Amino acid sequence: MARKADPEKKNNIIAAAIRVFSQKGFAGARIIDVARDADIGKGTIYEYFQSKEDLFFAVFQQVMHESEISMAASGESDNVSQNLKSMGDALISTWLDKLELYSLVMEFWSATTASASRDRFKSTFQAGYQAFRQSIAALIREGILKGEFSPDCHPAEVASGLIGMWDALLLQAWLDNTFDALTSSRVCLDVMLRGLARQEDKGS
Amino acid sequence: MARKADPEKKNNIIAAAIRVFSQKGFAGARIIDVARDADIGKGTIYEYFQSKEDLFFAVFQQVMHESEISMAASGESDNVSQNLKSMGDALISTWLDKLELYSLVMEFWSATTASASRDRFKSTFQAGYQAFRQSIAALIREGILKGEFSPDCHPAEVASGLIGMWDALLLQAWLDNTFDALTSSRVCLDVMLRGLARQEDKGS
Amino acid sequence: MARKADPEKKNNIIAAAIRVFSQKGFAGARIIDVARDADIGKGTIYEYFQSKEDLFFAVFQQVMHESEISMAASGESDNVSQNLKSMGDALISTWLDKLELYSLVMEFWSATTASASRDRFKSTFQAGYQAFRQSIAALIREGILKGEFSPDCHPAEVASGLIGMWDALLLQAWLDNTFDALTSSRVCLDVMLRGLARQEDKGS
Amino acid sequence: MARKADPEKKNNIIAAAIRVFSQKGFAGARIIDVARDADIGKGTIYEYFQSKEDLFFAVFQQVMHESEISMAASGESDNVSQNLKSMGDALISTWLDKLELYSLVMEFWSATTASASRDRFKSTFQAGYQAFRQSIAALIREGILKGEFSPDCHPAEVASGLIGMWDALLLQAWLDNTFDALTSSRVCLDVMLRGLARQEDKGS
DNA sequence: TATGAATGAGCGTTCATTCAT
DNA sequence: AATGAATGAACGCTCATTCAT
Repeated sequence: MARKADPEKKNNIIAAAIRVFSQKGFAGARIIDVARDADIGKGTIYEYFQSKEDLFFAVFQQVMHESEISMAASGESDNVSQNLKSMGDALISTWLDKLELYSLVMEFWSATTASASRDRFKSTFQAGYQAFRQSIAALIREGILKGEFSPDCHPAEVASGLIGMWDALLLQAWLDNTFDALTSSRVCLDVMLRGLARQEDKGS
Repeated sequence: MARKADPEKKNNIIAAAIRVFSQKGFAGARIIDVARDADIGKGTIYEYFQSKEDLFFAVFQQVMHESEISMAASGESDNVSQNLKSMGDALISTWLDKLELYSLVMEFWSATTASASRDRFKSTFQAGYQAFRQSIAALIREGILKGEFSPDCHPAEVASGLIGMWDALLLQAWLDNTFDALTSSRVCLDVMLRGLARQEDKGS
Repeated sequence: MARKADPEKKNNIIAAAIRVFSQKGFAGARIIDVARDADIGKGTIYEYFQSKEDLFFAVFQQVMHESEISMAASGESDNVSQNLKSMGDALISTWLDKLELYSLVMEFWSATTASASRDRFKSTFQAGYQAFRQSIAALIREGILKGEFSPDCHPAEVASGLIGMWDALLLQAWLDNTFDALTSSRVCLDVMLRGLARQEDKGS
Repeated sequence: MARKADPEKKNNIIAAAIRVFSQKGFAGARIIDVARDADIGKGTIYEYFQSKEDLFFAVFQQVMHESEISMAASGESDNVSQNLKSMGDALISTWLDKLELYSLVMEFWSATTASASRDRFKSTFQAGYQAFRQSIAALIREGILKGEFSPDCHPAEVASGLIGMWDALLLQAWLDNTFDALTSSRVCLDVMLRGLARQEDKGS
């Protein structure tokens, strides 16, 4: 009943749950499915997680965490535009490599509405996006300071929009596996970077 | 003759279902909840819909349909940038007015993964987005022809990114009701329009 | 609500119910199925019958009644063995002609156990068989008086056995449509008649 | 290790189901009734049987099986007539002892028409009767060889009739508990045996 | 009189969770 | 610690019956 400590076994269960939930969704997945995938007994899951929802939340945290790690890894040059391009490419590439997990993201959003513990999901989501947005906004501010970007850019708003763009291109790739998300993300980012760039005479 | 079938009744049920599903999600909503909200008997729902999933799909179609209508209504000036701004404002404003329904969108995405009739959802989603993207891409092409936008813009890719940006800003507003999605969308669109604009000398 | 008098319409409903119940059984048949087969509205059935069970009982009575009629019609020679053969042939032939209705008989027996109004079914069944048995027993007694049959025959018991034999041969034909019930019934009846016959010296 | 699966539990459930189905019929019995009678939880039944129909079929097989066992047990003298008498007595006595289960037989016949898995019932019924008929027919052939019976007997047909007679006498006993099925079966069998016997001069 | 839209009691089945082993 | 047999709350769906028209 109490949470067991063995972290390896716990991670095995989470790994199995990631597979099962991404294929069947939260509602469609049964605990027995996860147990079978993890090659353990049904009751054992309850030694490590209080409930199905708890397990799902652990999956959520794990997936969010992995995303953050892969983002943080993207190298830092001293050219901000270059850094944004690297980050975008890293984000898109990483997710394209495991696109079959993208359905989990939708399950998480759904949980944000429907789950009994929706608040947990909601605040974790917010915190994750918040951190991501702030790091992007910080980059943009850095670009302004360095004179790459126009001083009247709106770092926070643009960061939101940029991240949303990336999200949405992945979503489209997931819906339509012929869609080339990487190229699209590069093109769109180029447009935004041009829009952000310090210019002699601005139109619009 | 029997009690006449109220042609509005089907819509009443859908309206009730929109309310209930948006609050509790698909899995969390019970048929009896919808029936009570619609102030009818449980069995009556099955006179109009084959199953809970069928009802949910009807809700999906209805919400998608309403979105399209509200988009189509946005006026047409002969300035493309202006038109894009109008469309963006219309989209964001319409959804902000009914933000409590935004959770439905997440349920729909979830259904695209997990529902037994996921293909129905998936293809309807794709068709809807496809149409939206094409109308945005057409506008961009028009802007190129009119000399507003640079000839080397990528209409299809940019349309995808732009729509994704809008989606994501709404998502953020839904997660965080202090977020000003309208302002952010305007700022981001300005950046993109500037990036798209025909320019004397292009950097980046 | 009250039973309507129009006997033609009532018979139409019964005829439809015979078809539907024989195909789907009592539990498997829905009132709407009967209504559609009778080409009337669902509510109309309730103008003529109090309930589904009531309708089923009417079907039961009708089928029992038709059986009796077809039996009574079998001609009467003054040779008792001949009469028994005629009756057997008539019974078997009549039922073979409408063997698709034989499943109704099983439904009736089932109703004798399981129906809420099992007593009605049970006593009607008993009465019908009783009458049939008595008429066969009377024939046998006539045969004894006429010297065709041995005086120590047991008319009542033999009548029961004979009728059971006929029933069972029909049942077998229904289970296995390659089974020749008519020939078998003739062969068996011959054996019984030989067993009943007045004999000089009896063995066994 | 988890609670061990009691190997008797499946049989306990079947025993409870025999009681419940024989009293209420298939349609009238609820799973919860069986569970309560077996003194277990409702869900436990579904650990052992896929569905209500599956449970019913298991009951069917069990009852058929028990019948066959009680038949096979009837001793074998070297006098065929004697053997037939023993078998008849055994069959009738066994069933009279558990006449309250006879209603199950009617439910089975009904299932042969109406059940979703009617074919399973039908073919099992046919196989069981087939085997029974063949053993009776074999006995009759043996009687012919031994000179007990007339060479122009029709073993297959007579076997069908004889079994039908027994069935029908049990049915009558079930309908009318004052009916003496054992005596009747003996009388009828005597008549048939006399009809089968090798005779000097045959009439009819 | 005839109808069929509306109803809700009722039941089969699932599956998260428990706990004896 | 690990298990899986047992459990029963929960819910989707059916369909006999009613009654307004």
